[in-house]
Amino acid sequence: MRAAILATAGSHVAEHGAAALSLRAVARDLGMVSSALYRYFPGRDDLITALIIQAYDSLGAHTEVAVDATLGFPAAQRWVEAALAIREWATTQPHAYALLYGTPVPGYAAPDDTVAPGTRVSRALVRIVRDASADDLLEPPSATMVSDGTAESFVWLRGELDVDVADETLLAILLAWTQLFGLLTFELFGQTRNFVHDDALLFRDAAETMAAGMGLAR
Amino acid sequence: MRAAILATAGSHVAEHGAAALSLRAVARDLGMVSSALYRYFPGRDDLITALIIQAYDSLGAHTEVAVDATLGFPAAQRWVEAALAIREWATTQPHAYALLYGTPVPGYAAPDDTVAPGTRVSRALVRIVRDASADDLLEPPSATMVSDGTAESFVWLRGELDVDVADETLLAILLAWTQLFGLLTFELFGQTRNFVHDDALLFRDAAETMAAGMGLAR
DNA sequence: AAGTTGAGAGAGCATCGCTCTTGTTTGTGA
DNA sequence: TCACAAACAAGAGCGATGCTCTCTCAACTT
Repeated sequence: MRAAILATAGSHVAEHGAAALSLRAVARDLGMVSSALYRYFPGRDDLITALIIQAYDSLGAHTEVAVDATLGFPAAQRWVEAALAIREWATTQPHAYALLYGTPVPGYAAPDDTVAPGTRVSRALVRIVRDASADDLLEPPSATMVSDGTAESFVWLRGELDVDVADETLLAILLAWTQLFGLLTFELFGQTRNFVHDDALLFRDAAETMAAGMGLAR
Repeated sequence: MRAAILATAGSHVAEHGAAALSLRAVARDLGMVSSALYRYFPGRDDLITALIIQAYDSLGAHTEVAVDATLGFPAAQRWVEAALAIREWATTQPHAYALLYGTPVPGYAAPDDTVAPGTRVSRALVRIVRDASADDLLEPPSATMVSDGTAESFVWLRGELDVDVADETLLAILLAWTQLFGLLTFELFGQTRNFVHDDALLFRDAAETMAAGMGLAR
């Protein structure tokens, strides 16, 4: 039953966005009455939380597949493929992407349950760098500027992500990460429409540049 | 009257976010009845549009001040200052930032009125590069990868932004632009909380790196 | 003084999330 | 087999929401 509710709620989100998700509409679709849903979900927020986790896992798995499928490829190419996979996932289900990376739902604080699934994508991306580092195919980036304070916080982050790379590389990873999702968010939310004609093309160039910025071998 | 409505609506957004903006609540604050507001705004969407334009103009002006105030400074420093100004604006009014760069309000399509004010920030940032280019203080970036297709679309963009720079620089500008707002969005929407301890510090390092990536002289 | 205009008030419609009570179904232990 | 408890769904209702419609009333114009 929970699964059925989640499924129709998911398709509602896919169609109209999470903010427009209505418990009553979901219930109607299931041939039930809205109050019946409260037996399975304490409230609308919990339904949304479940949907968020579902979406994070979907995106995470999708990314992991792309990363795994390119094992042995040049690191730069792996990064580009992974980036394209993420973009593909996002553009085919923009509302789910907005649910994850858009404005947090008002009055809603994402509980800690969403944290672990949320880091899955990032960890998959980091694996590319880790593999490249293990194979000694990682050039130290030149353009990054790591301050002392940032370097300090990197001690913890290096352990958290399990990548034994230089501070400059770690910063480059963070920047590529925000770059990737920043560009995607801009595209999906319409910010690029005034400046960019072909988003797909720009995205690929951007991904290539990120790979170079991190020092991934081509 | 329109101004009074906009003012209290703006403070409501600042407090609870745009999605939670209620016409009735705004009317209550003004000692009126909700239906009275419809004399001044055709509907909720139009009120939001007005607020968006207001916010874009506020952020645009704020950025322009920062860019103008650093005239004559090294280009890299100007960029960092402008970036910090944008971050300051965003962190002091996160809901307004979310209104501009977050998930578009469901069922709401931003009308063309918002386009011009929306590009103000970007144009202010571009001015830094244009000035550097005019003073011949712009090194061609090495890390960017411009494909043929992207290069083609840059012909138009170069005219639109009025910057006569190399393709590689133009791409670097676009990337820095999305990088800047991508990082900010991640910070404000809570995506960095699992990886980053000090967002302000990272942001500064990121801004420095962007400046280097665009070839801005230090 | 009469007519016109604009602004606000009020009632009402459909919808929302959520709660509480009531009725029904189902499964299980004696 | 029977009885009881737990699970489930329905329905009414509360306080909200955006929005429409009609009505009143004051001010301004002619």
